[in-house]
Amino acid sequence: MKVTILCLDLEKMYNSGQQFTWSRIDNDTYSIVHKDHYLEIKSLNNHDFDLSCSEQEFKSIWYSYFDLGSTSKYLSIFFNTLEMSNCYLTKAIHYGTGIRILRQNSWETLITFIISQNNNMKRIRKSVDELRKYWSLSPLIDKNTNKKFYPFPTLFQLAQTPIEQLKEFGLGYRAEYIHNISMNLYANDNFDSLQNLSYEDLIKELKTYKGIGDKVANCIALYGYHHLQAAPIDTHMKRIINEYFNGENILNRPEFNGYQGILQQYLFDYETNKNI
DNA sequence: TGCCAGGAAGCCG
DNA sequence: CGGCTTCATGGC
Repeated sequence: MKVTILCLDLEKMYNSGQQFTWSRIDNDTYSIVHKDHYLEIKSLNNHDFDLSCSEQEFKSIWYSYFDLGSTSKYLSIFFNTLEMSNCYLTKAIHYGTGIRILRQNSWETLITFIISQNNNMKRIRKSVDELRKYWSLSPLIDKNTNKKFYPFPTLFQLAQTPIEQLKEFGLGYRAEYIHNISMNLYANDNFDSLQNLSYEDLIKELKTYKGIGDKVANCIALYGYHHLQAAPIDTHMKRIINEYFNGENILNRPEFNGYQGILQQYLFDYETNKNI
């Protein structure tokens, strides 16, 4: 089906570092696995897209996944910067418009961002891909495209994956973190309760687990639970803060209150891609 | 080859 | 608290 969407740039989304599960089919087309759904989405021009799903599946699954109900929010951030004087920030927002904060599966987000620590995008994708395939001996078949795809392993499945097995996916020392967190969440049956926590309580709770620090906790809060006030500070953001804002974390300014995570995403994208 | 990658834990002062 | 070291591993 064809659909018109404002503020959605697939290539930027692919490189945004908020997900490690999209695959590039060609320059304009990407495949996405979300829960037990598969989608191929092609960019036709600036705001028209061709999706492999039915209209009903678009409305029930993908509309929410791409955060399409928040288009006015992304537009208002763009227009509000027209009067801003900070050159670097203005450029970053104009450059980054087209990136949205996906509403991803929170369990998958939790695990993939533990994997992401002190790691690079290419290797993260590879590890996550191998993890998916290990637990999908019989992959699902998408009825629209006939393509095979591999859903992310469940909490139950990861809780019974030995550390030595996890290490074969290139997880290194992170294997122990993932094993212990999965076992703990499964044994205590307290994963589902995380979605009811406030942003502050969620960060506090996540950081009680060995292997989740402040940065990863904020990534999970932002990408897995859509707390838009979460603003992960990674190595790139530290460099931005030091080089362009004299050490001030500009996201803490009151005028950005409530959507620091979106700005952080724009800044990350601008800093890591502006020279390409 | 040494350094970096969307960091975090452990230790030390 | 603030700074330093170690932790696997692949890409460049």
